[in-house]
Amino acid sequence: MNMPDLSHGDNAAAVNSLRSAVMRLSRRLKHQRVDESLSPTEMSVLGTLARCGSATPGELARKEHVQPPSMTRIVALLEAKGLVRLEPHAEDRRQKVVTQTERAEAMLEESRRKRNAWLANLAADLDEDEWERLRAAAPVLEKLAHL
Amino acid sequence: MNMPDLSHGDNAAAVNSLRSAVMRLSRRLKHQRVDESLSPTEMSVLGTLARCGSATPGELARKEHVQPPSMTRIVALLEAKGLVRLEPHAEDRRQKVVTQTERAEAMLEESRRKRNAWLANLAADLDEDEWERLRAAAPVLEKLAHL
DNA sequence: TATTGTTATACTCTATAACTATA
DNA sequence: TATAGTTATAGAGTATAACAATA
Repeated sequence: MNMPDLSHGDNAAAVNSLRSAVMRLSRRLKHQRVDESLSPTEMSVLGTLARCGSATPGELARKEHVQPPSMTRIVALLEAKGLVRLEPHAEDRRQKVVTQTERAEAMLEESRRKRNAWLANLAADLDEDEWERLRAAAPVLEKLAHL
Repeated sequence: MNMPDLSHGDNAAAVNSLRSAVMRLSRRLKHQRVDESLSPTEMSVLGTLARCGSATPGELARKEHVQPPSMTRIVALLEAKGLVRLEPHAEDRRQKVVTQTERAEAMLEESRRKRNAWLANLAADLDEDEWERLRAAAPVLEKLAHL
């Protein structure tokens, strides 16, 4: 049986902290936008496209853990802002291919700067040991978020 | 290129991972509720009350990073569900004091069990080293969320 | 006058259900 | 029949603005 041992260590306590922190941080991160008209999920989609190159709306919906109609809307908004292009799929005429534009790349860069500035502000109260823990955990959190 | 002073090169990368992971996880955590009628922020308020004993609506709004009218609504919903009590403030008649009920404590316990079960499921793919990183980072994330 | 909390209202994001078009 | 995407609609959660009561 590969049941993870949650009674082992303080995994339960860690889970509690994690959940609480994730919910609070997500609420605050919503306010840290480069462009006020760009929602967190829209940003996240751009990030995914930057990593993956291009994807269909369905793939994006699955990756972002959002329902297909929500992704339809998000992609439409991004297209209206000139941040993605929609092209017909080569083999399947039901599908579409979403690609990010050059403008999206510039906006991601600006976004990184703004988020870093925001966190740098918070980080004034974090010591080097605490940063070390964050750096170590970041890939695990990402893995968790994508599982 | 004047980046904000993050002191270490990969802090920026950690911030990116963190933001992305936090947004995705928060979306998924919304679906992991003990009681479908209890929102993430309501749960968070109960958690805060469990730690702090009692607080005024204004204090809760500040702690949860929510605007006062939102907290008014949340507290009203919690009271309607018998999870908190509202009492007049001893010294200031403008304020109120919010306290959790015994029923709230029982529900928090059940919630812990359910969340642990959900994460235990994900954790099948996390090894002990990864759990270690999460445990180490959990308090830092909480600190960050409250700064 | 300033502050605490509330009421009224509107907005954003997401979901579900039903539809269209391809496969 | 099944799948990809869309349209129409509803709901949850939060915000802003204006107001009431108290300090």
